[in-house]
Amino acid sequence: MERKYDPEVVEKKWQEFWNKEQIFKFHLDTSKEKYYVLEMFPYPSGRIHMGHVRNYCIGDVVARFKMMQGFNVLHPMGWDAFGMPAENAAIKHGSHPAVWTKNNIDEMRRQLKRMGYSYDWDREIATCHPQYYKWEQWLFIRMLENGLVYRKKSIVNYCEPCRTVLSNEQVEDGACWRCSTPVVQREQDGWFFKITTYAPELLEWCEKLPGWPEKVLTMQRNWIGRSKGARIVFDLEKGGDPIEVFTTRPDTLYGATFMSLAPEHPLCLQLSRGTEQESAVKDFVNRVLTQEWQERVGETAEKEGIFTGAYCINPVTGRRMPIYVANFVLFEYGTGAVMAVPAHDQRDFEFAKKYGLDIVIVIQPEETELDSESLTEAYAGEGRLVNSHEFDGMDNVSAIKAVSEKLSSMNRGGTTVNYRIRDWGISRQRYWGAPIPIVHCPDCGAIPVPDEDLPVVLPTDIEFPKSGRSPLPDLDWWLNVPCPQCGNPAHRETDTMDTFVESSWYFDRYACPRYDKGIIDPETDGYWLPVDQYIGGIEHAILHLLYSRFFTKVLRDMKIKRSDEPFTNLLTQGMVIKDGAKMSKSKGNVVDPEDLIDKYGADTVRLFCLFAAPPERDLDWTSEGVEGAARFLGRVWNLVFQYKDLERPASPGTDNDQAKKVRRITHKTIKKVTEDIHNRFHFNTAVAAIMEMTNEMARLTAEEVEGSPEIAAAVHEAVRSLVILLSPFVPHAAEELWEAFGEKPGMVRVPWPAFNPELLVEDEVLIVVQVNGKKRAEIVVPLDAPEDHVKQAALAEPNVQRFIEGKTIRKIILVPKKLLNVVVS
RNA sequence: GCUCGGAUGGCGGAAUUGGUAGACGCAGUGGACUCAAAAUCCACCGCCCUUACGGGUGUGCGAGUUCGACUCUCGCUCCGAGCACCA
Repeated sequence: MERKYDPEVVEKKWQEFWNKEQIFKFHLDTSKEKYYVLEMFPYPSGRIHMGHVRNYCIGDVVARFKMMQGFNVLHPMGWDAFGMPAENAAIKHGSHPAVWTKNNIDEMRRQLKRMGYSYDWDREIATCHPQYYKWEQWLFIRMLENGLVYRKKSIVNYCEPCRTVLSNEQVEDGACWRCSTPVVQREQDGWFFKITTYAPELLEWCEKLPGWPEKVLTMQRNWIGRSKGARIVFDLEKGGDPIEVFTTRPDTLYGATFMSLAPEHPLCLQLSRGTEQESAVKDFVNRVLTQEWQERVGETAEKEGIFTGAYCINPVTGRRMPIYVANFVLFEYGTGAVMAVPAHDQRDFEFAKKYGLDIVIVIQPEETELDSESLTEAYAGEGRLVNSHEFDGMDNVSAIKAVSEKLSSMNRGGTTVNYRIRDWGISRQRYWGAPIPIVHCPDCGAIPVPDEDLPVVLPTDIEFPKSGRSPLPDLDWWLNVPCPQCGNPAHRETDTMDTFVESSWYFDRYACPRYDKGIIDPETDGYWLPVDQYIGGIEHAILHLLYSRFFTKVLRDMKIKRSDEPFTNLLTQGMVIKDGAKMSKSKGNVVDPEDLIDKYGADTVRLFCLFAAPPERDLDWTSEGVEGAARFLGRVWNLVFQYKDLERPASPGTDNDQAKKVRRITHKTIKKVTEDIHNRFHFNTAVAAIMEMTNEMARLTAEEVEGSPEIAAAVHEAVRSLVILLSPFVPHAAEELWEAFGEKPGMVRVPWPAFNPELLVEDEVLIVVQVNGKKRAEIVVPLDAPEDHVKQAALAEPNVQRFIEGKTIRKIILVPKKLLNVVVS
């Protein structure tokens, strides 16, 4: 009797089996080749969404496929558990972030288990556990000792009502993401990771990551932003520390007529002090600094500035250059000071025009002659130097080097490289994060908490202020501690770390989740790391992926890790789209994965996610498409139950034509599916091939199959293969069908089938016949038919005759086993 | 503005090395089964002409290379993403 496919029963049964048999547990075994497949761990927001489902379906196929290929597979899951939403929920609902987070984790773990993913749940980690962040604190202190952590005052985005610093990502259109109040710039002390130390190496290694999408590498290269240029020192007219600038155009130095400083630059106020410009400069700086960022840098923002009252000296011309404050100069890039060359930089040109500053042309293009009086815009192109003393007549590209060398010999600068990337500010005035393990002592300064006192546990017995402000600074018992160095009263650092810190090394911890002798067990690290395949959304192309690369290099240099890079191969999956837009609550086009599991079962959801589009592209969600996936599973189910009891002879023969055909389809499909998964993760075409094979099998009649032992044997092989090939995609249904064959369950232990190349060879081939490149006929010829025979057969075709009649055959092109083109005129 | 992607039927997509464009699925149309419906099964399904055989045309646009171009080259258009006063 044929059994009905009931996903609910089947899926529960096999999830319990996998759990009981510990089927997804893999241990360090140097005799086996390892494969570490990882999907980006989720933030426990409450419920899984389709983006998670898609991400984890992709990873699960890879993991199961590798398991079946005999690899020792590490496939873990955990929780990026610190962060703002927990605090928001606490404020809104009066819950505790820890409770809220734990409940969400429990709920989402339950949901992920219902999807049947092949995770080793014993390796689960949550970054909010003290056992996890203890090692992060430990690493922070090591980095501090190695000069990779420092404390500085810097200008940050600040939200007044929320009383907290916001990261760039948390600023939306210049306003706080939580209360929509415009963000202000504010000077604040904070801790920084010196990622800039690694900028050159992070950039170099972009060339050594062939397994990463070019798009992501490009974004990282741009973010790191290496520029070659020169450092130039300008002495102040009245003495004191000189001003240094970075420029990519030292060739234009002879045309530098004034100096521009960022309003944040301390020199602005310093230089104007005591001059008649003092109060005007102060007003200007205050105005710009309190401006909203949008207002200052936005499209409509006008270039403006003010004279400081001071001058510096152009080192090569001796020209007295007025020093201006200019709102368009970025304090964070280069040195925060720019030598202004109005003739050859558009911004400087506009500024000079506005304030009546000198414009000196020093580069003349080949075609036209520029004239400073009639110049309407800056000329930034190439040309020959003029007004540049000994460099006159030199082409400007050579002059870049020549002028740099002159500066170097004058001890006034020289060739240098500048990076756009900035050090990573990790201090957050938030509660729900890993405490920074520092005690501030009035006498000793910032002193690290001794290793034996780690972890600095985040207190959970707190009142959450309605304002959204962190409760930590109000927590006297926690705040006030003796200085670890002198023992005098001191107080703890109340800032917590950016949550990106936790996600920068979690993949290392999966290899040794309960290790308590150090941050990373060298033995498991040496075996499992680096991650062979990392899978996640493109939205992490810069931050998370760059930070993780940085951490890996830091840990390597501390001899804690061996790898240079964390992720050998990276797959960035597209978004899940519905009705032309990304699924989101505000758009009201959200599909809840769990509703789908209830209705169709996890296997159908998995199948659709994998079939509808290749992983890197956006996936268009349609309910009709899901129905189609469900229908297909039903067809496979019926097919297997129809043929599962066929006799299975020792080896299926190939004497019978029909049997041979079945075997050919089987082995062609094995080849296609194997290659599609292995070479390019194109699960959509792999599934399509399985569908084609299913359609072919369904075409056979029962009489046909049962009437010949040879065909029966071939069909038996075919349906068994079908189940094996499907198992990474729809593991529950596959296990059930596998069991129906009387086989031992636990399909990830079933070896992935190999195809027999001999069986792929066709007896006859279809040749397309073209006349002048247009298809006119098809002929079927024996595989080994001689060339002449094929040509004759092609020319004999009536429709071919029709088109060559009365014309001269110029050429006949034969592509073996494919195509024949008759060229006539 | 710069950088990187992308554009193929009514829709999602396929064509892996230049060799039958549209695999597979969805939607649609017709049929079988049924009292009927659902489900299932079978057939058709780019556009235009043709009852059919077949022909013309067709992969964003315009050129080019080639016996042959979705694929390669040059020049555009549009869409998406990232960065954006980076000196």
